[in-house]
Amino acid sequence: MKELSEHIKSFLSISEDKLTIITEKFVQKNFPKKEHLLRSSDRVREVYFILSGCVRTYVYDVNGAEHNITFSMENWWFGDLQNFVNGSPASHNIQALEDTTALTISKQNWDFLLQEIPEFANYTRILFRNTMFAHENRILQNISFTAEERYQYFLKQYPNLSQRISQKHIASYLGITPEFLSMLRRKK
Amino acid sequence: MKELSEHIKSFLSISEDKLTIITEKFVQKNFPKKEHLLRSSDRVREVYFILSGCVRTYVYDVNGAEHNITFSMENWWFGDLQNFVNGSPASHNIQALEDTTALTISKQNWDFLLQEIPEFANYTRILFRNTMFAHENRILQNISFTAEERYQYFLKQYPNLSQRISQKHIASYLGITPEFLSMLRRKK
DNA sequence: AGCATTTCTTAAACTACTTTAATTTTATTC
DNA sequence: GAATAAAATTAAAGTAGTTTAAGAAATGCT
Repeated sequence: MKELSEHIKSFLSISEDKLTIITEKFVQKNFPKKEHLLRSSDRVREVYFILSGCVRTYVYDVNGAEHNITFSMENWWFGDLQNFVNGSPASHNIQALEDTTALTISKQNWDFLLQEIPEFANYTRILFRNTMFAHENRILQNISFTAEERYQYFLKQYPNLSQRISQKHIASYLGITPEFLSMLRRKK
Repeated sequence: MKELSEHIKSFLSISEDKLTIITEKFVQKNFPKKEHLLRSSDRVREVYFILSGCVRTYVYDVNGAEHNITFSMENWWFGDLQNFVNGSPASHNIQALEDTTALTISKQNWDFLLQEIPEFANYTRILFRNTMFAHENRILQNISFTAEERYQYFLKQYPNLSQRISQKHIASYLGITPEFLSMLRRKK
């Protein structure tokens, strides 16, 4: 649980007592590689703070093809946060790309912490803000960057991840074909 | 103010008294065509509910080129909502594309309504959720649609707007050159 | 109303990216 | 550890989108 405490403290100051109350509400779970943690239209029962491993979040386009929206790795939050909070059905799919260990929290405990610990409410607001910021940044990149520039940015944003996951998943994230990504990599 | 009341009521049920308290906190303002309502790094003093006209929200890329992120028209909210709420400096630029009339609300009054009127807090949560949903949808479109498909979707999402604003702004929103948009339109 | 400026269109040449398909390399499974 | 499946590479041909440039149309300005 230390990782989660550290993550919270990196954004705001909070007493150790309150951190204990928060971390007690989380349960550690393991997901083997390839397992689906969530499929779209499922009820969103929990969200995750990842301790080890990595996952991809993807959606289907109108033709039924998968597109990766985000990857998540150590010390990142992931999950269909919006639909979790709203109690609406999932719009995302989430799949482990490695054997993954994560802390999970139920809606009930989440709501309890929101009410009881103002710092937790603040923290979640920061999480949402960061997500929103990342989304806007990505929209800008998609309309203003070439595939190569997006790939370079990916390498920065997700250090080492390119060695851990398959290139077809990176290509899907970038919105290009695996063949073209392969070509971009050769050029360097 | 009727438009704003109707907009709120379209998402949740609320008493007329509370609606009156809410709408009293808004001030109507006019912005002539071409005027900037916000520039990045400005302090975000207000957000807007638009009664007539339209505006564009744009950002600069690393090369200093402008890219339109959203358009807003009658009965839409706009403004740099995230940075307004957080008190952080603007990351967006906003410019009127037509003579525009909008209701504006200050941070002070916004915070007052959030505290006093639970329905308003709920309403703003819905606004954020919709924005987030729209962003994710746009990311998916950018990585999975062709320019022509994005243009068709734009026409649906912003009915009649294509007759009101210049094509170069639409091209910028779609992430293509005005010349290519012109070609797409001819084809039909 | 008339001149200047901006926007739109067209077309030709170019570049970024896709498709298809065959081959090699890497991972998975029994 | 061999067999099978999945992923990555390469290359050729095709398509989507850009660039440049020049003329036409629309808009803004006094």
